Amino acid sequence: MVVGVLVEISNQNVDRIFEYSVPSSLRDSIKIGIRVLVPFGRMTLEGFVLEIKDEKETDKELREVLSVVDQEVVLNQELLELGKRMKEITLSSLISCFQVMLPKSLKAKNGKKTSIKYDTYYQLSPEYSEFSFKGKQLEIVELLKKRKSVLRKELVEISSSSVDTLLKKGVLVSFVQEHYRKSYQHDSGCKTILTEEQQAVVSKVIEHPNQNFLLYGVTGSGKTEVYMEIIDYYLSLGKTSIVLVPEISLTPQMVERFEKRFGNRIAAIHSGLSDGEKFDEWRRIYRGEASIVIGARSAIFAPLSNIGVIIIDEEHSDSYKQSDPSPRYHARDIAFLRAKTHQASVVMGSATPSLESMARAQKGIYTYLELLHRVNGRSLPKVSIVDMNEESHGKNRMFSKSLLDSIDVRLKKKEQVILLLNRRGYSTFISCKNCGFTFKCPHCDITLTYHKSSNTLRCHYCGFGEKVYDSCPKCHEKSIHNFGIGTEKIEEELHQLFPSSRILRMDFDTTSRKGKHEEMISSFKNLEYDILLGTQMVAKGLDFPNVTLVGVINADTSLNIPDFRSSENTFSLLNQVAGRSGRSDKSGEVIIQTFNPLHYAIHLTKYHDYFSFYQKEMTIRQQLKYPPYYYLCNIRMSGKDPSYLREESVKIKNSLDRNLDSVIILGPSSASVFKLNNIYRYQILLKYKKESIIYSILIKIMDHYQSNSKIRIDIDFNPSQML
DNA sequence: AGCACGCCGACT
DNA sequence: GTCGGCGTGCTC
Repeated sequence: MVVGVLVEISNQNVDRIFEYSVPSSLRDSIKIGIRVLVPFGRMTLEGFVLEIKDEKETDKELREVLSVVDQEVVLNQELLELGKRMKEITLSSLISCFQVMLPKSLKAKNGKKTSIKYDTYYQLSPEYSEFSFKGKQLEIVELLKKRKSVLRKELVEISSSSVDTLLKKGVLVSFVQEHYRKSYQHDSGCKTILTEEQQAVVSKVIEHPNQNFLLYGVTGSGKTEVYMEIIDYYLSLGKTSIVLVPEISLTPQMVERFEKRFGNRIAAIHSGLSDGEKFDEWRRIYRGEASIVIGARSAIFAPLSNIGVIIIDEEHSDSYKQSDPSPRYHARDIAFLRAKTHQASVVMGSATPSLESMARAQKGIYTYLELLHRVNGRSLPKVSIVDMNEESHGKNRMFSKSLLDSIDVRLKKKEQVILLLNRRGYSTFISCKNCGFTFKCPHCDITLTYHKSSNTLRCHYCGFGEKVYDSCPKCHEKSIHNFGIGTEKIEEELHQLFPSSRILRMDFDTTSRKGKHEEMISSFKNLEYDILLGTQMVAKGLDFPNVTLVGVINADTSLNIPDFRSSENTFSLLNQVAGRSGRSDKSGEVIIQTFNPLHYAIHLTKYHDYFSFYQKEMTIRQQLKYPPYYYLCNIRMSGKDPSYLREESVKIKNSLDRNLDSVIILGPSSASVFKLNNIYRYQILLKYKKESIIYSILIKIMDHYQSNSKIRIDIDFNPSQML
């Protein structure tokens, strides 16, 4: 017996199958997808068994498999196939594709293995009737008669010495059972009655199995209820479900809603769990003890069988794209692959669908569904836009009079206020403090990034660069600034302006400790604070019935991120945060402060007008050849020697030029952070219409540099950002 | 990833 | 003459 093993080293050079012979003692436990320990060079490594065969193919002498790591297969046939497909579409190593599917504690890295926890239980032995008991012993025996088996811990609490005596006598027999670190309540069958609109969406989905749906639903339209109803339907068919949620909105409240309805049939995987808890959840799923998996991006790999539906909530969220460590995959793409093998449906929901998805819905690739009304007939909040060019000249640079007045009114009414500080990308660009002017690339319409070392502004899409002016080309004031205000500063100011109000600041600094985020949300919900001031994290999915005013302090910062999606992201963020206002019977209000009141991403927020935004943005994308009209692929070259890197980058570009017609090739340009930990980075951006044509040349380039330690090539298809 | 092999500079 | 620099190559 010979096995083909993929070892757990993420390196292109060993990302292939090595053959080992299997000693007869291990033959019965070897299966495809199981992990084994093998000798590799002078090392001993873990690896996955990918092949089992009778004869070796190599002419070398085989070494023997040392042992089997798990009792059970960790990657089933479906996930093994999926990994191979992922390698093809992301051009990353096969081993990294498998590793990303498994919980951390099942990876060879870090050595530590999270162990399975056991509980000891006791039962009465058949001989117990031969004895007579009194006192504590009787109490224990009576309890066991009633409940058959009882946790050791519970009996010891009655009397540990009596337990010992009973054990010695042979009255008690013990057994162990696996203990899951996390437990769920039994479902209370908690259901709400759907509106007609919601019901129509549910019906459409369940009447058309094995399809992909895009659900456009305004904020507060009850998408979660729709998801749960669909899941319930598939549950009744004996099928399982995956619910993907951005990590930031995977709050305990969200999990609780599912738990209330589905009880311990759910498994929730989120960053709040310890490695041990994640490991336990994974095993519950694997064993079929959980039928509904809720989690962030990587939950798409949940080892469920018989999947009926995959839900992707907040479909537009860039957190579904893994961009940093390879494999650079999009959970949506994986969802389609899994749905295909399971003949399942995919339901993608959003109040601001990504342009890619909406375009596909319009083409009929996805079935389009909509929820245009808030549940219980609430209307969307009234949005007003404040032009900070006019309002910011007074003493207060941060707050307009209208916003301050409104806060005052709400506080007097004992209603709550959310203030959003849009901090995304605030330090990478330069703007005029006087008029809000920002520098853009004449070729790419991308905000230029400030490079401190050379005191230049650069476009990291095409490499365009220019010197920094000290006066503003628009208003000619000498007020060009590195933009940025912190939440602390605003909190200070608010304290002075509203001394009696209770302010809760929520940002990366105050929520970094575990459980803090959750604690803050519930204390705000319990009316312990009047104003919630925070970054992005206050915008997503939260439901505070007493909030009637949402203020956006600086809508512009995300507009200036050097990314072609900056308008889309801004519109989406503003729309999301606006949706936090007026969710109960009190009507809500939203005030957006901006230097760009006429920018479509901002002024269309006023009318909650996704479709006009979509149309306008599509026109721009078409003109500038961005997605969804073109695909993008970013090739990053990195290494220690900048001049060598530059030379090779140009060679790569030339070879691409020679081999690719009808592909737009931009660069090489220096990455926005050119030097990082003494590693220099260049990038080449490809824009193309047909997916298939670029793979073969990219594979050739990667192979060519595979064993070159001076240069490293990373490829990112459909990059979510290129910073 | 590790580790050996191998081919050129300053030293017991 | 030798020790050791890290570029190159290999691991079933």
